[in-house]
Amino acid sequence: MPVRHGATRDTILDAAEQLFSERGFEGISTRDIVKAAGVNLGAINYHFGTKERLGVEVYVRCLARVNRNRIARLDALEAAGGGRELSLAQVVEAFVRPAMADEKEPVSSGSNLMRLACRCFQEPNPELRKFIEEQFTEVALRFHSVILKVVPDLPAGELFWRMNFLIGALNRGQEIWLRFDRMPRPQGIDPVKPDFEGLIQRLVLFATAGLSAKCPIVG
Amino acid sequence: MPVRHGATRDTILDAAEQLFSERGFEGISTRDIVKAAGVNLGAINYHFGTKERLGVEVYVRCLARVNRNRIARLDALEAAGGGRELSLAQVVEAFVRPAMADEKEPVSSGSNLMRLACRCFQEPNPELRKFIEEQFTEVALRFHSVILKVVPDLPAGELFWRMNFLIGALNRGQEIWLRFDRMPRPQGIDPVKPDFEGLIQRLVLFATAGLSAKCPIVG
DNA sequence: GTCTATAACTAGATAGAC
DNA sequence: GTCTATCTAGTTATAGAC
Repeated sequence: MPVRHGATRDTILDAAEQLFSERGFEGISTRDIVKAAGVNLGAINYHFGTKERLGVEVYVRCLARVNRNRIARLDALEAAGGGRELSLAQVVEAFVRPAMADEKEPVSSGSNLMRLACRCFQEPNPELRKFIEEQFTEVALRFHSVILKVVPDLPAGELFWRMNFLIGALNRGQEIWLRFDRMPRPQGIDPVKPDFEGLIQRLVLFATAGLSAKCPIVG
Repeated sequence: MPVRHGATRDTILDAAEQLFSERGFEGISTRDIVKAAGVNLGAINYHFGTKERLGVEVYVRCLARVNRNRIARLDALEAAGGGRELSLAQVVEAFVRPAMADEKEPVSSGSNLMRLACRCFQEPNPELRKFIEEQFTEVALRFHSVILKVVPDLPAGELFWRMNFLIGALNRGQEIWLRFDRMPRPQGIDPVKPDFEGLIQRLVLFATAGLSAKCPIVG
């Protein structure tokens, strides 16, 4: 009866995604995962074999979701624009927003995504990292070419680095936003925590300016 | 004979700094550390008591070095300027450069610094995080007020977030730069790896533009 | 497919000789 | 101060009942 094998399987993936996003792959034991998922210890080994393979599946599934969403948003923008050129801010937002929230869950579960996605570059496990980095290729190419069209003066060689600055800013901004209430904040600065949309707006503003900065040495 | 108790102590700290910067606190065992340091297992417990206290010392020592350097650079800039206003790019560079390299070791050991410093916000260990976040206070206040002077239109509430975007960009840029040769790079983009100075210049350019972006809604 | 029990190993920490 | 030997607990992974 092949109904949908894998209710527990998905439960495990969801729990692991949550936990890994908070404490990283190394910081979480398989026992933590099965406890959170409410399943037994053997289930992980049955469904995934090893902890490492579970890790890969979690990361890949998460990144695939984010990147699918990014492409879809870009497609929608281009379709709506009907040949007219997009604004850089629109493109940046299409890149940023799916990493911070998905459709259903604006913050809670959605916010796992980019924490995971960015944390992957700090994951010590080489197997894990290899799989994850490959997930970036399609999206990178797509956004790369769009942005080069929208920021015509930008040398192609510069964009790679600026995109990575953007990704870092996105990751950090989100991390701080999520941790804001539990964080010791320096006295005399008293920053305000914007709502979720405010955070995205601020990031888009910052990154748009950074991406379109004029290069002092032009070839 | 109180010559300088703690040659091995420093050896352990150095080895731990290197390893933590690569794989995080959770990713490294005490056995990894003593092996790299060439000392015996008991030494960690003798000098630091627990792994956690060793972790705190490593992080605090590292951040203190970076932040001391930042303050010193800012002081030097202000002294050299003699009352004249600094450029934003100068201030950003004073913030960025010490995180990427210190005087003696431009890349290798210096590059541990910010990896560590940024990773700390992803450290699951609450004790560790608490100590580390406190280290930011002095530097945050100092740069905050200088930047507000240099970018007069910027509302104070915005700067906190932009500084965090900068820190994220810095962290990510450095991480990618360090990993560049071992990284799978998307075909068709073929990014160029700049030298170390080039990386700093690019980051300063990006962040300067981002920090001085005009706020659409001005109060 | 699910669970329990347990094996095989690695972790952090300690005791005590030198 | 340094090292070896060892303890205890927690880890991943597996074997085998249901």
